[in-house]
Amino acid sequence: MQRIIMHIDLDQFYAAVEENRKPELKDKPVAICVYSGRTEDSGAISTSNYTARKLGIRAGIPISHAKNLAEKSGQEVIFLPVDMDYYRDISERIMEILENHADILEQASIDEAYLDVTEKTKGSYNAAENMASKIKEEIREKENLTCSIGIAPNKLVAKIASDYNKPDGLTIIMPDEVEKFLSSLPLRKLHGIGPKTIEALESIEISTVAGLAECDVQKLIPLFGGNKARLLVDKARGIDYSSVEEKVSKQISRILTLKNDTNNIDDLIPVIGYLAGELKKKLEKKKASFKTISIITIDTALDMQTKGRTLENATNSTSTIREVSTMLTKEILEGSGKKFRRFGLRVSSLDYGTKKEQKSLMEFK
DNA sequence: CGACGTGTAAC
DNA sequence: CCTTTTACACGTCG
Repeated sequence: MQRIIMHIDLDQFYAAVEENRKPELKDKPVAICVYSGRTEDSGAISTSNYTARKLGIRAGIPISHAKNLAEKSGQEVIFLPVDMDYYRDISERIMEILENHADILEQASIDEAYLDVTEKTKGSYNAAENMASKIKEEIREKENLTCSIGIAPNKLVAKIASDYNKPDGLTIIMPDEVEKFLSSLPLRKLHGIGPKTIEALESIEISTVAGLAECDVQKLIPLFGGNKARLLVDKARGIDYSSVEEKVSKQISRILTLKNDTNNIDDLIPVIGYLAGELKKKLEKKKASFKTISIITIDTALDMQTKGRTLENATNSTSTIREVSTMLTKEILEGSGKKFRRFGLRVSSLDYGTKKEQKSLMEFK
């Protein structure tokens, strides 16, 4: 059965939201920053609007670097701190809109979603196009935001299509157009192919999507292993059988940059206390408990290390998070003695079967 | 196989 | 000199 999949991406989401909140920002370069709090301007740019991108101020670069670029341009650039709670509220309202149009909705991130619309469009690309226009209209009316939409026979191609024309774009790739559409793209545009994979492919003279599509899987197995090798060639051919599914989170983590580098457990105890509280809040919101708890450390050389422990039974107790992570932290400190720059906690092996629900399930039986 | 740690990637 | 959060694949160990 041929599916019709839609991928929707909100345009420069955080920056657009801030422009709505402060209309005087319109037409000015705006950069949304994650300040780490170590020094005045330490941290990175999370999102910027198109005006700022023209100056080279884009996601991922250090805030200090962005300020230099702003200085050089002679323009007034607006730097704002992220306000995740606010963005999340707006995201939730938009996802509700999408939910009403889709057979199945898969939220891929705060500003992205996949919709399986096969049933609602009765398999018609024309109907899907109309639906996309309706969705754009509704998001513009209710939230004053634009989005870019891709429509294609699978998630892989839909995602590339939504990126093809932005902002406020709509790109439809019919099944018989997939091959041609992909062949013109650089490898980097394929979801899941990052710098390391590109480097490995270039080592065997593959540098285009077309080249990868023609490649014999056997040739890739020594580099990537059978599983990933097959996946890579499928990707280049526009083949993707993965289904759109409502995602439930499998882990919850929180990590932060320390005010000062440290290898002293006494400095970390209050940090553990804070992070444990943060995780507890998220667990409550999702009504989940956990069986595994890990600490995540990033040392001064920016090398990451994780260490975890799985409990006998699922729990949601903050004190357990604190106690176990304190033990794990001591263990890592004894092992290396390296100073940490960043520190985080993660809970996984999540269990959504709360006592209440179990009881009602019993009664149902 | 479950548990654990690392690497890669996307946002 | 550099954010945060999540996911998944893979190797390894017992």
